[in-house]
Amino acid sequence: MTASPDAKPRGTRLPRMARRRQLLDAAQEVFVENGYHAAAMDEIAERAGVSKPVLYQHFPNKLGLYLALLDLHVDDMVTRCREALASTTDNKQRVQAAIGAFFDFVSTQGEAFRLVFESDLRNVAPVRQRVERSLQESAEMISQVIQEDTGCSSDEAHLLGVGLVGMAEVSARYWLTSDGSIPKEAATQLMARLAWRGISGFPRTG
Amino acid sequence: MTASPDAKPRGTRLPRMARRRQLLDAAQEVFVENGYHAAAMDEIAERAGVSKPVLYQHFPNKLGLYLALLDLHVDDMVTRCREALASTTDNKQRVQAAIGAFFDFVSTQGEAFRLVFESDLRNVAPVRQRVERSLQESAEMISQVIQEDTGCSSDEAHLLGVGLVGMAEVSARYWLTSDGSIPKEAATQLMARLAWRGISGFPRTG
DNA sequence: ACCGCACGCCGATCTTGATTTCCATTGTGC
DNA sequence: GCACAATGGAAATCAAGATCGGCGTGCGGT
Repeated sequence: MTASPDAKPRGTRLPRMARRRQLLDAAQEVFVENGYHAAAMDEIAERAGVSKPVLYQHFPNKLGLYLALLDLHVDDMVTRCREALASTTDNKQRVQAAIGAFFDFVSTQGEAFRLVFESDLRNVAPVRQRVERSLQESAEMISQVIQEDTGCSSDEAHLLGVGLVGMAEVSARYWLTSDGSIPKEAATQLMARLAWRGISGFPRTG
Repeated sequence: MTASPDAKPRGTRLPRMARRRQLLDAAQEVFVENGYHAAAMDEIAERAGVSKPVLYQHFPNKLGLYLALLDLHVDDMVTRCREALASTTDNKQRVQAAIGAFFDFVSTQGEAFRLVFESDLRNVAPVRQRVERSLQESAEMISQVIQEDTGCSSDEAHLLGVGLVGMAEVSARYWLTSDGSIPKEAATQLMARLAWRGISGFPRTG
């Protein structure tokens, strides 16, 4: 059940970086399961097999710990999206790849996507900023492609980009909960077809 | 700034239902501004011009107050969506109307949509249940239409429905933040066209 | 192989902030 | 004029984040 099978040798001494990594893993488990507010520093420490003060020797406070984790996964998401769009120059393929990036992201071990897509701290400025960055940057990249392909105005392309990212995000999350009823490949292609048909008919369709 | 202009006649006696309504208004303001956790019962009471015990005579606790408010707006959202789909039998018009429902909903006074779309309590069971209901029911209605129109399987239609709802929700929220750059009508039609083109080309497009 | 140092670790505690409740007071309808 | 209900200020309660001083272990120098 725990990320590291070496659960609680509550006496082992670890080099600093190894310990830090272990703390991040434990924190991710707890934050993902309970969200930020319901997560207790006590439990994170216990899950990592250390005491609370150790936690505070590695991170300034609960928010700092959360942000470190959040940055990791926001970067991950944005990178996946960027690489998907760069993986080909055929725009139809690009749509397919980008949608796939979202489905891959939510499939990632530990359901870490919840930190980015379902954070219960969006009201706190630094968190909101990071979460919106993941949406904005993905949408920005996509809107670039849309502008080239359709000749929309910048504002319109941005709105479309945001909408498509939202579609991908929400459908990927839903697909994950109904696991088994539709294989990932099929789901990805289904949504990609929806998106592509929607975009491609744009420049002069009434 | 306050919802009720009659701000603080801190001595007026109100009939029970009027008082309750006033408390709900005040609570909505505070919950929307700060989210659930950062909202203080103190401030809600003060904003309504009463003292805390009064609040607890109308609602069992903070969560109960929040749920009462949430139910109101979840019902509102689902109803708007249902009425949009029932407003016509032409599926293209239906898409337009449904997307419009989301844009209308986020334009509602007080940005109350944040309670449904950006709740920081999704990890609490009764809240999660209600929030997901708004997504599920909207998506269910839409997937019905999609099934009739395209002959997709039920699973596929559901996934598409969820994706479209996600698209509408996220794009509507984004449109609201960038207020002014695109008029609501234009934004709605833009997203509706994207959705409609996407769906309509479905049954036999490879 | 031995000694001393430095560092990572722990149990117990402090502090803060928010929800929830209690009692004296004030104003109201009969 | 009187009983009653509602109100307000203040206090009890509680959970969780953050901290303090000492302990034990592994490592580098001799």
